[in-house]
Amino acid sequence: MITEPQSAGTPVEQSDPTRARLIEAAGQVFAEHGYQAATIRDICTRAGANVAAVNYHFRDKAGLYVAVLKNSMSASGQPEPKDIAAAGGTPEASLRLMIGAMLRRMNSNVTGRTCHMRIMVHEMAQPTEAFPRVVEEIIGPNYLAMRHILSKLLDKPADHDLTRLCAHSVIGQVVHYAHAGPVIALLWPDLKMTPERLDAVAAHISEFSLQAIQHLKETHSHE
Amino acid sequence: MITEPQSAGTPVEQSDPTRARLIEAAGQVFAEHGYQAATIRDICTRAGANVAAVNYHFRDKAGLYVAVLKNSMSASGQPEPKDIAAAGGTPEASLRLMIGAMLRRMNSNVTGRTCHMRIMVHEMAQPTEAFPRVVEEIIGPNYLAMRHILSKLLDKPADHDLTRLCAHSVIGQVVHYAHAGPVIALLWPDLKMTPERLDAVAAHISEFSLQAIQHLKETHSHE
DNA sequence: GACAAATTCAAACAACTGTTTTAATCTGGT
DNA sequence: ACCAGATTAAAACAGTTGTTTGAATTTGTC
Repeated sequence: MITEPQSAGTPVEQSDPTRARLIEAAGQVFAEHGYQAATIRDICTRAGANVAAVNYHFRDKAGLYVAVLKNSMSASGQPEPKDIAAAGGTPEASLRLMIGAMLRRMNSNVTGRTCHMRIMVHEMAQPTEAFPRVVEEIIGPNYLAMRHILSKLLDKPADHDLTRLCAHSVIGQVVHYAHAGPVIALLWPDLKMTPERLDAVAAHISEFSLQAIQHLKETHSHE
Repeated sequence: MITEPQSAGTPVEQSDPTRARLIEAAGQVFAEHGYQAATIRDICTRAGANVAAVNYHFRDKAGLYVAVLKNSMSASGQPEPKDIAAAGGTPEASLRLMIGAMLRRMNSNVTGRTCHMRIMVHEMAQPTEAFPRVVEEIIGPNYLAMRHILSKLLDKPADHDLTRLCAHSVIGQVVHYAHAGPVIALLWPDLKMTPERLDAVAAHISEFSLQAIQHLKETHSHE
């Protein structure tokens, strides 16, 4: 991040194998062990690079970490959940799409993405200095998109308490399968997260939530 | 745990200040930094003990960790959520009570309890060898109690897929406020987790879930 | 092919980790 | 008061960590 190798005129860091390999390997290791427990020797071994390479390319471990986060934010393999949801349609359909997109994204094993979720789990347990920024830039927009959908469904402002509570109810259900994955695997051994199963879970959460929301709209309609 | 100091006839470890202080301090440090990132020097400093004390009383760091977990399991300040729920009443009332108990328990700042939750968050990010046992002994019983309640509400067996999915929907909502606490604090700064607010959140989750469950019961009644 | 910059490498640095050792101190029973 | 065992204390151990150094090597350019 800090040091910019190659002659200064390079527009993007593309033709740098070790730098890219370092980010790739670091993404895996950070996702697996978290920032603190990850060792740069482990990262460099997987990347086939020397330990001094991280100092040369990223100055230090923290620099490598933010490079991984930046890469994880920009390198979009699939569209963001908020974009999926904003593509028109009824609010009900948008909510279903968004729930499915979030669930797939958090449980997919694509390198640039599942890392993303695993790293967030570690950030939750032990926030680094990059935490507020990640929340603001990655989670914030999706949270806002979710509230806009619920705002239409509930006929309340997006920052109304009921809207926020419902947003957390939906997000809580979705995040739970990624966050408490190890626990669920022990409590419900038969649950294999195949793509079909993922769709079934998404359908359940959608039904569960839409019915609850519809009822809450009626009981809170006169406030 | 392994070594049993004091003359062998001591019934319970009560008159041991340093051992108790060690467990107390370790609970805080483990909850804050997790098992790996916690240092025994930090623990011993807070406990006012020598570093060798952990070796003497618990053999090693892992022994101290399981001692903390055991203490956290046995030392029950408040009744377990599963016991609260099992105390009769309608299934609806039981679910409300259980949601409230879980939410309060996971967000309370009592030493022996909030540690419990914080430690679990760390276990989720980086499971230790004690992880399966903690899941089985602490989470498992409450998960089962929740499924029994939902079984009555849904008129399905406790291990039916729908029952389990609903259990995870409820648990996911509850756990979310404890697990994603740092994120929520940034996304919803106005939310202060006062006891009253906690009750309001519990009421919301209860309403949200009960309505969804009632609807799911109707749509799945002929399976 | 030669030169200068960019990049890689092996080695070492200081700081910190969990653990152990050895001696000193405290404790309760006679 | 004495003594054996329980408990504490200071110091050092071996291992790992992130980081740095300085030389070797590669790379692009004239």
